[in-house]
Amino acid sequence: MMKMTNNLLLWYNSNARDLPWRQNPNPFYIYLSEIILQQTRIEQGLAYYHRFIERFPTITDLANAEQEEVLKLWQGLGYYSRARNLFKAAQIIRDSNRGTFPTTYKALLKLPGVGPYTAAAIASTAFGEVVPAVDGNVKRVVARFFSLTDSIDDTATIRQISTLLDQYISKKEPGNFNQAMMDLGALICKPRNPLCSECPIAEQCIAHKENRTSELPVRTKKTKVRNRFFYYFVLIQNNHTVLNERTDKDIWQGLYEFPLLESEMQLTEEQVINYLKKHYLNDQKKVSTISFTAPVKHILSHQIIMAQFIIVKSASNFVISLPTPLQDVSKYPVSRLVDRFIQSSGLF
DNA sequence: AAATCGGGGCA
DNA sequence: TGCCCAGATTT
Repeated sequence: MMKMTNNLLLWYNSNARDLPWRQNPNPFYIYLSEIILQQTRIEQGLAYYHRFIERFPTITDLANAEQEEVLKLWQGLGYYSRARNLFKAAQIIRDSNRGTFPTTYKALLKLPGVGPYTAAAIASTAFGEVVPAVDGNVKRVVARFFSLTDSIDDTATIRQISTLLDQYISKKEPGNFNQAMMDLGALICKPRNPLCSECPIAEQCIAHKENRTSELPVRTKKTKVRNRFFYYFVLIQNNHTVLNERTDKDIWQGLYEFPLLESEMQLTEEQVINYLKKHYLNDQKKVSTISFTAPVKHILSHQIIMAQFIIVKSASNFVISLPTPLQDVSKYPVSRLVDRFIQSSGLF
């Protein structure tokens, strides 16, 4: 066994994080945790993991649910295509192979929402297949260990990392090796201020020897931010309000929200009210109150949404149509932005 | 290869 | 603010 491999596994033996899905090798638990943790910190995903396994003890339970319930459980976690693909994959597994989980990297890769990293993580951890799992932590550790100066966002570099790891991964404990690499990246080989003095493989780490850990890894992705202005109409009439499902290929697909006026520029209250009257009010004289909340800034990684909620109340029939009158907004999956308004407004 | 998809934590 | 997090899919 390579010295690096040995040192890493020894370190993992006494420093592994205590994570719930590490306590038993149920493939569904491991799979679920991997999907939840895509681009998500463990501290943030943990509560969702517990919520899901309590409601869906088996993958068949998940497959037999409604997508809406799955999205509701996912609410607030982001990247909602993960939830839709999770649900799809559960149904595929239920309907093929008599509900048994795929056991190989190649077969896992065919599931929607399962890419190279997730397939490798499940195959190695749950089924002992010798295949390296390369996530953000591992890319950072390897880039420093071998002092790779090509961008880790480049697909060629990711292939190179995977090929390098083929020579170091433990043939006997591939799952533990992959888990150890990720724990090392999370606990020791952190993006900023890595704890090299506590690192079990620092002795052979080129970046450490050359004192260049702060320069590595090299990244190239640049995120350009788009500004959007959302004007939500909270139409309240006879204790009903209106929610619409977002179905476009856009943010928050499959989630519900209030009727929306979207603009690339900021609009005046007058413009917004004109739109409101034209589309939703048939007799403006019967409207009792129209109030604007203060603008809410919702910052996302690739766009900034300035949102304003326009609360419209009336006892009479002022709304042209209530396509889907809903009383219990708490039953429907909504974005974090809308949820914050619902929680703080005290209207529902 | 580049764009898109959420949300939170941290320096 | 910018960067990163147990990435995958579409363009």
